Amino acid sequence: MTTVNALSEVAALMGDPARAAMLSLLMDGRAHTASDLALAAGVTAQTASGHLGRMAEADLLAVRAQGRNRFYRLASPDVAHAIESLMALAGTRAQPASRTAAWRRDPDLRFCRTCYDHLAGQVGIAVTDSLTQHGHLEPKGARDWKLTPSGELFCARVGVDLPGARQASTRHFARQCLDWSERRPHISGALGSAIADTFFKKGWAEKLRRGRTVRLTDSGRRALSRDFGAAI
Amino acid sequence: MTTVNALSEVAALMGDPARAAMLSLLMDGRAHTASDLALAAGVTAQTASGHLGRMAEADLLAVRAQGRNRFYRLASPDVAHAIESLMALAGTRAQPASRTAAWRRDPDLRFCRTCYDHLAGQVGIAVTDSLTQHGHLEPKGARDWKLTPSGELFCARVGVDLPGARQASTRHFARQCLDWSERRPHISGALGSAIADTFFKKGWAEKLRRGRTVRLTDSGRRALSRDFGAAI
DNA sequence: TCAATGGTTCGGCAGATGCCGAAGTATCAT
DNA sequence: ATGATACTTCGGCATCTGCCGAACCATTGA
Repeated sequence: MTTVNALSEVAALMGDPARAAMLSLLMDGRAHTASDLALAAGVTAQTASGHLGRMAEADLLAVRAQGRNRFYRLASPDVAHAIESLMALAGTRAQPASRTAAWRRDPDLRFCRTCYDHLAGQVGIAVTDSLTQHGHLEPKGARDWKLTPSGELFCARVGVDLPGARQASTRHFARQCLDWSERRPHISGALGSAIADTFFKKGWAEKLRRGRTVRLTDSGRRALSRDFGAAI
Repeated sequence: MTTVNALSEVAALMGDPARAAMLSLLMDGRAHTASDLALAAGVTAQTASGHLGRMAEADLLAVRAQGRNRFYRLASPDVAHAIESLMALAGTRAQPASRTAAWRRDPDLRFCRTCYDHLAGQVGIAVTDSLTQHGHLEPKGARDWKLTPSGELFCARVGVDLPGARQASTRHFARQCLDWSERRPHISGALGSAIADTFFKKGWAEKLRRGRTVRLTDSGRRALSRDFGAAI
């Protein structure tokens, strides 16, 4: 009973078009102002405020007041994961081509994007596949990976901040996240986030100003080939 | 824009309390009848029918008509995954106690009964499992089996009237029939009927005067163990 | 053949909810 | 102070949609 209510309440929150539009925007992992989200959802500020308040109340969103702005972001990686898996479902559905979302066919977005705070798309999958194929990651349970000793060495060599990742003891360390465009799991969790940070810090990848699309730089391509043994 | 619609449409389907209750029940991975799901959701059959139709239309559920029942199940592991990740957001608790019809709990009926003209229940499943595990039956298409050469020999040895079964050219020969109580396919079609006939003719099983319940005799138990290698 | 059962469709009703205009609060700029 | 900006609360309206009664179809069992 309670579990059912919990399921329907959370799903119903995501099930409104305006709120879904806001959540989609927030999937870039950044914090956005209420105005921004109202614009994205195509509703007035009052309406957006109501939606945002409800989602924050339900712990789907976290709020931070800054001056006269209020910044909203996804409350946790779990929220992002749930949204991603719903999107994967939606992608499965056979739809008339004319109604298919333009951005779902966007090749850049399919190639590389942020999924909350880690990498997704072909690049995210390439990184994940490299780690598993070289024995750095091993399946653990139904939805996690385990970092092997060789994986620890690899992270140290490439410059992934493992100690920092381990500090976030509250979140999953090496979580599987279903990629909606590739339809296979990529690495998320603290380790996925640390890997993404490495990509951005070393200039291997850059977030575009708008949207979730990430551009892989030339040095990023070289790093993928040299360090990960991945051909992209 | 359509992407948002896709997300919100899927989420909205899961966001109704009645539909969420149905999905929760279906999370056991088994197929359930529309009546079962209506009961679980606490709504009437008409209302449930509407919900189930919508979820099937959206490819969240798969349907299989079986006699006058319609069995619904989750369309794919991805659906289960999405539901699970939504449940994770609000914390998981115990499942609601399912109220099932009295006859469904009748242990004798669950043990052995006729399903039209063939055997169902634990005995029907035991027979079917024996045939498949010994290589006598092989899957053929989505809803049929194929009798292998070793299966032909086995039938001859046990005394199943194969020529008679083959004469009924109008009906399926070795059909899969979803077992109501075991929720797994058992053998039906002309071959299933011929096998059941053998059970009754040899005194391995007896139909009770009323209802569909079938009693397995002592010699039937021995035959199951000796000829089928099944422990009941 | 006829009744019982499982399931669906249709139509109308009632409650839920999303929407915006108007008004109110807090912060910033001048 | 005064005005502008960002955001929220309130109230009423329109729509949506879930619900059930009634009727209908298909299969089954006798």
